[in-house]
Formats: sequence, C-alpha cells, structure tokens
Amino acid sequence: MGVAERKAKEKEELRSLILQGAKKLFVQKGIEQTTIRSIAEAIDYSVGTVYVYFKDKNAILHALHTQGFAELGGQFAVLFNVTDPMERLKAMGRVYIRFAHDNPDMYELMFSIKAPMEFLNAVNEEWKEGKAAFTVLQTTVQQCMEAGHFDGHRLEPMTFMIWSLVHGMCSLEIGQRTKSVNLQEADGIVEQAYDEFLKIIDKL
Amino acid sequence: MGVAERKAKEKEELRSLILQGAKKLFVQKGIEQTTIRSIAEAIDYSVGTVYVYFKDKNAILHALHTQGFAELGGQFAVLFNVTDPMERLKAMGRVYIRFAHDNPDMYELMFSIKAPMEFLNAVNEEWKEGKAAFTVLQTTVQQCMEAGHFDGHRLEPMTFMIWSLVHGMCSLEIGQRTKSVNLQEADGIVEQAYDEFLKIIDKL
DNA sequence: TTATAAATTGAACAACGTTCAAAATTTGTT
DNA sequence: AACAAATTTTGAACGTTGTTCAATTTATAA
Repeated sequence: MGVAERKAKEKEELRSLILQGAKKLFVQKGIEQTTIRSIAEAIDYSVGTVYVYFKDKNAILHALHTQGFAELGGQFAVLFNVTDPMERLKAMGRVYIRFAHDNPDMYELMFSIKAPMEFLNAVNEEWKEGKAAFTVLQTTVQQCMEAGHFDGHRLEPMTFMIWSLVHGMCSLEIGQRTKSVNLQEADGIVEQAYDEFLKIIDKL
Repeated sequence: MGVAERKAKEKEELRSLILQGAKKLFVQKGIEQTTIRSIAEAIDYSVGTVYVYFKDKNAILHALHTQGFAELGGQFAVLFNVTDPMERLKAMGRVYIRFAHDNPDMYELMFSIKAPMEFLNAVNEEWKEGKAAFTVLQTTVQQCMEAGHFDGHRLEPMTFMIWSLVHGMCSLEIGQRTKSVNLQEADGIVEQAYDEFLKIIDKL
C-alpha cells in the first residue's frame, strides 16, 4: 500500500511543520505569546488541524521539550571525547550553562515549566529525556569517583547536588533574579559562581 | 479630619482583604487557578473593586511575593541567635529548603515566576526583598570567611553559588523534575544532596 | 434635604484553549 | 469518468481569562 505510506509520511510532515512553527514563535515571542492560533496562522492551517495532531497545548509543549533534550543531548555527546571524567564533568557544566543562556525559553520548558510533566502524567508516560540526561551526568560523576575523586560522598545525592547547583544558577538568571539583586558584577555572575564551584571540586 | 483617616484605614483594610483572599486561593488551588474573579468572589466584592486596589494581576502577585519574603525573612531572623556563622549558614539552607517544601506555590512566586519582576519593571522599582535576602546570606558567608573558611574564594560568586545550589534543588523538586528522574531514593533526595554539600563546605 | 464626592458594580471586550458539525478533499470502486 | 466512502480541514461557537469603564450605589458635606 504505497498510499498508506505516503499518508503516514504526510501526517508526520505536518506534525513536524506544526512543531517547527511552534518553535519559531517560541523563540521569537516566548512561551507566553505562543498561542495555538498563532501557531496555526504561522503555518497557514486552521486551529482545528493543530488539534488533530496534538491533543492539547501541553502535548505541543512536551514535544518541544523533547526536541530541546535532543539538542542538549547532542551537545553532551560531543563531550564524550573528553576522556578525563573530571574534565568532562566541568565541561558538561559549561555546555549546560551556555545552552540555558542561548535558549532560555527552551530551558524553562525543559526544567521549570510544569506543562511537559503534566502531559506525561496525563498519558501515563515516563520522563525518559530527563532520566537519560541525569544518567549521563551520573555516569560521569561515577567515573570521577572511580578515578579517586569525591571520596566519602554518595553517588546519587552528589549527582543531584551538582545538577541543582548548575540548574539553580541558570534558573535564577533566566528568572531575572540575578540582575535584580544588585550584584557588583551582575553579568558573568553565573560563570564566576561556576568557577568557584570548579575550585571546590578540584580539591575533592 | 477623622473621616479621611478612617477612609484611609478602610482602604488599607480592603487592600489587605483582597490579598488575604488571593493568598487563600493561592494555597488552596495554586497560582494557575487563582483568577481575579475567584478572588473577588471569595471576598464578596466585584472584579472592578479589585482593580481599584491593584492595577493588574501582576501587582497582586507582586504583593503576595512580598508577603512571602516577609515570612521567609522572619524565619531567617531567628537564625541570628546562632552565633557561629558556619552553623548559621547551614541552618539557613535547611530553613530555606523547608520553606520551599511547605510553600511551593509561594516559593515559585518568589524565585521563579516572572510576574513579580515584570511588575517591578513596569513601575520602575527595585527588588528590595530579594536584595535584602541576598544580603542576609552574603553577610553570613562573609562572617564564615572572616572565621577562616572559604579561603581563596570570592564573596559574591560564592554567595550566589550557595544560593543557586539550594534554590536549584528546591526548584527541581517543586517543578516535579526529581520524582520523574527515577532516583533510587526519590523522597529525601533534597535533604541528602544538601548533606553532601554540608560535608563539602565543612572542609572549606 | 440636597448636591457633591467617592466607592462599587457588572456588563462588555478581546484573546485564550478547546470542541465539533459541516465543508472540502482524497481515496477506492464501478 | 462518475460516484460513494473515507479522510482531512475548516472556522464558528463555547466557556474562561484579564481588563476596562459608564452607570449605579453609597457616603460625605452644605
């Protein structure tokens, strides 16, 4: 059945087109301003069509969130050329921070906004993107431990602590909490704070 | 003019009543479900009246956010009975974590949601609550340094790093990112990770 | 009692997510 | 090529949201 195949491909293409339009608006106008109507208008389809391909707005946001993880995962993948786990861990933090800085709305969608998680709850699925990313980090931390670092520390809490530290900085920055606190060196505070962290783990 | 005074007091009381109703719904139903209409209904006034006392929803959210800082600040104030700055720093983290855990919606409003910051930008005001809270933390970190800790570290980035670490854990937990990552010990991960952090700074 | 000022109301507006019967298009059959 | 069935697309309509503001009600002053 060549027809069924073509239809399936067309469905996939339209689904992709919707996400493409959504992402474009997302980056341009931010998550708040990205409405179903604006997405439909951007790709010259009606609102009804969008709802054929996505059950609701949360489903669209979850799909975008998944795309974000694919992109971040791709950036992490490069780091596995770094053999020294400690150096790799440090580089992961820098990549993470740069990703958050370059894609603030996407970052929020991936790590702060509840919509993607609510979608997962609704369809009873797991957060496999998050689990995979966490595992990548945890594996690196474990290799650091095997290399003699982080003595006396537990793997899982230690991994979560490191994630939290970097996420916290990005979250505060994106949430406009850093620039409002009247720091002496407002811009670059994230990088400076991360450097302090690196100084610390260098001794662990 | 006794009348003018009474009027002023009545205005303040109604303003307070609106916030009280808003906070009640806020805690009960969450931020998403707290609408202007529901606030008005909760206190038996019309929507129009709410807009006499607050220029828009952001103004209400900002006022609630301010109340949140007053509450957290009150909890921090107790800690100044702890003379040892290192012990105080550790206790501040615990208080912060507990506050976030007990008041998740309020916490998000204070440290994640953009509405309060947008209100400040709109009326061209400073984030004095955030600045005050940050200063309290920074002062404690400074006293730790004066007591011989954190040698070779810079005050401001170090303070921001510590804030980020604790905020990051709370943010991930509230944003439902911890329970979805399939941790071996999902509940208590925040406390466990914080313990790892305490182990680290004990050596600094 | 009456006129002025202040406070309160709620209908109305635009925009949102969402639904669904109807219209338009594509497919399969004769 | 013509027609029926299946599929895809449409956009008007519904309920809610934040917000506005002329009209109403209430309180004050003369």
